[in-house]
Amino acid sequence: MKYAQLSTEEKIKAAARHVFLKKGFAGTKTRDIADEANENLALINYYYRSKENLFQIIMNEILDEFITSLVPVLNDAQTTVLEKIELLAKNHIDLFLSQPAIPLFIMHEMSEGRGCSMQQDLDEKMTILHTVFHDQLGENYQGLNPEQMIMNIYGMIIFPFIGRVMTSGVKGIDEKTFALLMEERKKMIPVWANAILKEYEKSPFTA
Amino acid sequence: MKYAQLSTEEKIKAAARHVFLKKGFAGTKTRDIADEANENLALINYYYRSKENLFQIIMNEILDEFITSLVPVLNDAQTTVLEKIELLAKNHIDLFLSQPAIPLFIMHEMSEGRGCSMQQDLDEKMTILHTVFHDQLGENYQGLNPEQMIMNIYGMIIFPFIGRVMTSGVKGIDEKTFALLMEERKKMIPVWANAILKEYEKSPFTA
DNA sequence: ACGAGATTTAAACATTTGATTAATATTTTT
DNA sequence: AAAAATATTAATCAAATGTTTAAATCTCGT
Repeated sequence: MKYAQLSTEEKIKAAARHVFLKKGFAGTKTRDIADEANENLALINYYYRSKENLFQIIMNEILDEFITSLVPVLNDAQTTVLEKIELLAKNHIDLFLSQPAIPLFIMHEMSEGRGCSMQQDLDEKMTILHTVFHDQLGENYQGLNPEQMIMNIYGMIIFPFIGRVMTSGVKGIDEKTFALLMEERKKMIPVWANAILKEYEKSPFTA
Repeated sequence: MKYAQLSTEEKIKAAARHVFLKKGFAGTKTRDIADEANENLALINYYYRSKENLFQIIMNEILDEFITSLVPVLNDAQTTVLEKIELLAKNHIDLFLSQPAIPLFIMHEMSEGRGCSMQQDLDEKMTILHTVFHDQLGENYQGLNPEQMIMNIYGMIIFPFIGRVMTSGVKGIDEKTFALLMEERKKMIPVWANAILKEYEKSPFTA
């Protein structure tokens, strides 16, 4: 029995999270959720009022998990750029290894205008343009556009999970192999990022 | 009048492409398409039999545009690794600048099991594991896992378009600024990729 | 101008889908 | 144990949605 030892209310939320992550809001039918939870259809509305409301609850939880693994790292004044990159790679890859559908889910739903809470959350908590990380990049690496470097790092971290569909068909990259690749990436992304950053290090010869 | 000088049949396909790219298959209603095309609802079925069929036609076109900007570059035995990276960055960024929704659309629909034709197309045409590009990476850079490097490059190219939703809210990165950033990326991605690759160059001191 | 074929339209149809209801069962409180 | 509150169920509703129909309109060769 799936979702054993959970209350009906929790079971429905867990099932909804599973289906929403897999099919997105528009692709999810309330009956899919009821089936996945193995509970009566009406209980969804009984406990959560509406599909929309249930979705928002789950979306907020997922966004919170994501932001939690992000904002504290980016705004820590005590760590170096390299240490931040190490933490970002570790936090995110661990999160996405346990729930690989998260990145694509967030991007798709946000592009659809859902999950609008994040727009506010992010705006308040970081604004991307005003993190310690952003400032450190701008100060320490001459000629490097911080936005570009942030995109590079996030591209390296997130893309494998977004593009999983393309590699999953390919034989040779099964789930086990993929997990190993991601473990290697946790170690290597800081190295690769550092290789890029070295190009911008203030050289004594340039002065 | 949108889609002027197009035949009704073409107008419907263009409108459908627009709506599908924006909302995905599940989020798109046939009435949305009819409204966007400013044509009668029944004409969709008259010209294209079904929503599903119309979607497949558009999906195949989009996948074809994508694969065309990809496979010939990866399998050209006459170009170097660096030249390939330059071409990939240029081809893809140009394509995505003109149609920014493509990457997220492809990834989302493929993860949903739609666009299955690509699985075959890709398997036949490259398999990712058997491109000239892949082999060149493996041969010329000791200790570098080609899959990792391919993910790095595609992450750097595609992520900005996938993550556009997160930067679009942020003031300071409007459409104009974003386009300029992407133009800079076309030039810089080969430089950054090269910085990474240099770490793996067979050094005369290592022997 | 006529008529055959192609196109377009408004209306309707059959399902799907999110939500509600009213009755029944279970748990908790007194 | 009786009563009250809570939980669950099957049936149903109304709106949304993909598709079809049958009539109306247009196009074009003769």
